[in-house]
Amino acid sequence: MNKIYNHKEVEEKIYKKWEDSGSFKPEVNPNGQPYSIILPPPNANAPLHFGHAMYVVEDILVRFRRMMGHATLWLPGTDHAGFETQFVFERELQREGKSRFDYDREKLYQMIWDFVESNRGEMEKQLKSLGFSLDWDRMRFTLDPEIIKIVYKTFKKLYDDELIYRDLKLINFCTHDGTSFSDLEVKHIEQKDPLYYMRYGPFSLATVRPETKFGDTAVAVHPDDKRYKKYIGKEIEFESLIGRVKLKVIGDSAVDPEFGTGVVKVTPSHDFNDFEMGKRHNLPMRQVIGFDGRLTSLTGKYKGLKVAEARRIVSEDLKKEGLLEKIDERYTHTVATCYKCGRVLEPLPLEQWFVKVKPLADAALNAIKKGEIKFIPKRFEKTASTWLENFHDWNISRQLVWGIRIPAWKCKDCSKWTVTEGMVPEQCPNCKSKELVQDTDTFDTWFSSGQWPYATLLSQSRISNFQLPISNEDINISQDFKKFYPTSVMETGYDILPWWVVRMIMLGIYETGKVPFKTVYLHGLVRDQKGKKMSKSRGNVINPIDMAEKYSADAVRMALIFGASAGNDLSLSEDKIRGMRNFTNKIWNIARFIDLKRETRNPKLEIRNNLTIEQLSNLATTQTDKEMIKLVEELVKRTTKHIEKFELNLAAEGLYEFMWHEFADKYIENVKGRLDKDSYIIVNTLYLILLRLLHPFMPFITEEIFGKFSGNNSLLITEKWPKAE
RNA sequence: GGACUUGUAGCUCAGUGGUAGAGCGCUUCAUUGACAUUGAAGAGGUCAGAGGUUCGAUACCUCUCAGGUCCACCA
Repeated sequence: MNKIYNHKEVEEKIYKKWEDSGSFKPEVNPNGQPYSIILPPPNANAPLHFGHAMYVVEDILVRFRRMMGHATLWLPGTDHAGFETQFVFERELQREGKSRFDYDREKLYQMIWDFVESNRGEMEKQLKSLGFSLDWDRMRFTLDPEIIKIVYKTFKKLYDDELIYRDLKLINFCTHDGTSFSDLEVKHIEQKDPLYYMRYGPFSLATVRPETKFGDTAVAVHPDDKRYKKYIGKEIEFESLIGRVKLKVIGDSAVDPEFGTGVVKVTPSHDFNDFEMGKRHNLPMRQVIGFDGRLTSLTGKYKGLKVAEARRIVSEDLKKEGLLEKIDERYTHTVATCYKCGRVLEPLPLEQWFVKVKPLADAALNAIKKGEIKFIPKRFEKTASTWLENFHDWNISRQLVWGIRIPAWKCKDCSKWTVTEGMVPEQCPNCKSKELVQDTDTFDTWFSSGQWPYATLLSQSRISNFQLPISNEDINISQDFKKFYPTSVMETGYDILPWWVVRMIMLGIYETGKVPFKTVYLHGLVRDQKGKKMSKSRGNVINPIDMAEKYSADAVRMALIFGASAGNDLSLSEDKIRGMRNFTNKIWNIARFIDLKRETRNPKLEIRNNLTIEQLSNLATTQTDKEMIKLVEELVKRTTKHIEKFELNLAAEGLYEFMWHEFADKYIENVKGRLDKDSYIIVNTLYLILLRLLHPFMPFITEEIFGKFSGNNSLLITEKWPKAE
């Protein structure tokens, strides 16, 4: 054996051995109790970062269960990540001086498809290089035809149950990226903007958005406001920038008499409060900002101006006309921005498909309350519940081409919508017209990924081309679904709890009647050595794959687990990874010691595997040996308990400490001078037990050494987990 | 405005109702056969502050101070 462990000669070879032997498949333990984890699907187009490397938590759980004899499934997949991917792709286009408007829908979709396709292999390679024992034959992509069919089926079912409706509401719209969002994608930031006090007939009123004044359809005051009570119900008339205006004065308790002058202009098309007020008072809508972010023809000479310019020009014109009384320059408030491009979002009126969340959320809450889902750490149970209690209806329409197109058709003649499970309807069920046009929108990515646990398992049914609609028999045929649903654990970062975890619970219960997973384990975010968030702009990003190449995958894995408790952010440094690399070398050199002794002794010593603790105890003659056996026995118990309780950091720390400072520093030193046939067997057997315990954490090096020692072709990955009697 | 969360050795963090741990760093010494990607010894912390519960608190409760994150329709 080499003096130093060389992971580069080992990792690829070992991974291939595992894969070729079918060890990643649940079928290696055909009679075991099922244990399943669905991999949170990474974006198909993006390279892996350290967040993805945290999947090591899942690999540890899965390897542990496999050694425990469970029929263990870890199912890989990738996400088309609608908006994220289209956003990245458009930036690529921009670099070439092009934009999405240069292509038609089909062409653009194909181009993004090719773009994603060209990146997908890379991601798979990276996951493998970290040693993840995923069953690649069961790999799924959110745009696989089988998955799409299931997503359609869910949509139709929700629609039939009246849990999906189409409505004209104000939605948050990014005029740059050209799509609407759900509430979750909106990032609120605090900002300083001028507050303009404008003259409106007899009133003065304050607003940050003078450019929307052309969309006003009323003026509102508080119903009890003595100053203005007499105006309520009356109409005011005054000269504005584009002619004479007549506005109704309404009384509405949403108006805060303390703010500004206590008078508000009401613009139902461009403000959420005003929209609600408009509904209460039956006010007309006047859309003065278009989806391109420019003022519409309702604004007269201001038509075509972008919002920011319009604000400047309108306020200047108001000033010229003497309609601007003052400007408060120190006004701060929060504005809604696009979480992706950072631009201010426009509330715009648009018809969209919405999920009626309340019934789904109530069912999810109920399941959580009943303890059907366990959260680790526990505090996230409250977080999830709070989200479920406060969800607004979920806008699932996106004005993107990259995604699953919504299976809804509008009749040109009677305007009624027809929703199907994906088939093109032949005629309008309402008026029999054949003129039907499909909605151009696609689903919010989270609508499909929210169905991931059951969709991935159902789609494993071996009927290759089931027809639409999917029958319940087809679904029943999926052995994987029967066997592995609900899955055992969902492991992901706490940052996507509301986006993903909560929605999986809602949709999972709705579609299958069962929770999608029994335990949710939420890991923290990986930060740099100073605890700062890793980001490209900070330049502090460490690439897990580079680190694995430099220090071994095992070292990277161990560094991610060691000292990192569930739900808390973890700060990672190259020093830490190097420290773990040193540990791999320590493990290696214990093996080397054992190996050298065997070779140099005459007669040659013998390496034994599969002796029980009890058999070992019978061999032991010295006190030290006896104590060591006892200590290992305790370590087995401790480690097992820690992993079962998801305390992976404690398990890892215990193993590290024991292997290095007990086994190597003390025991090996002690035994060095007195090795005989029996004590040698004790040393190597204990060592092999330690290798088993370490295997889930550091699979490559332990497998490599096990291969050298075990003599036959058995693999550590499917060896039995040591049991303390 | 609300919710959650953190404050433990120089740095990054574990941990526990019984007078504190790890990794990295630091000091001194050792070392030609398992390993310098090493070993031995060591320095270093009134576990943010105040009060309470307790025989006993760093750990449980309350408050204060200081960070962080997320949510929130105030024009």
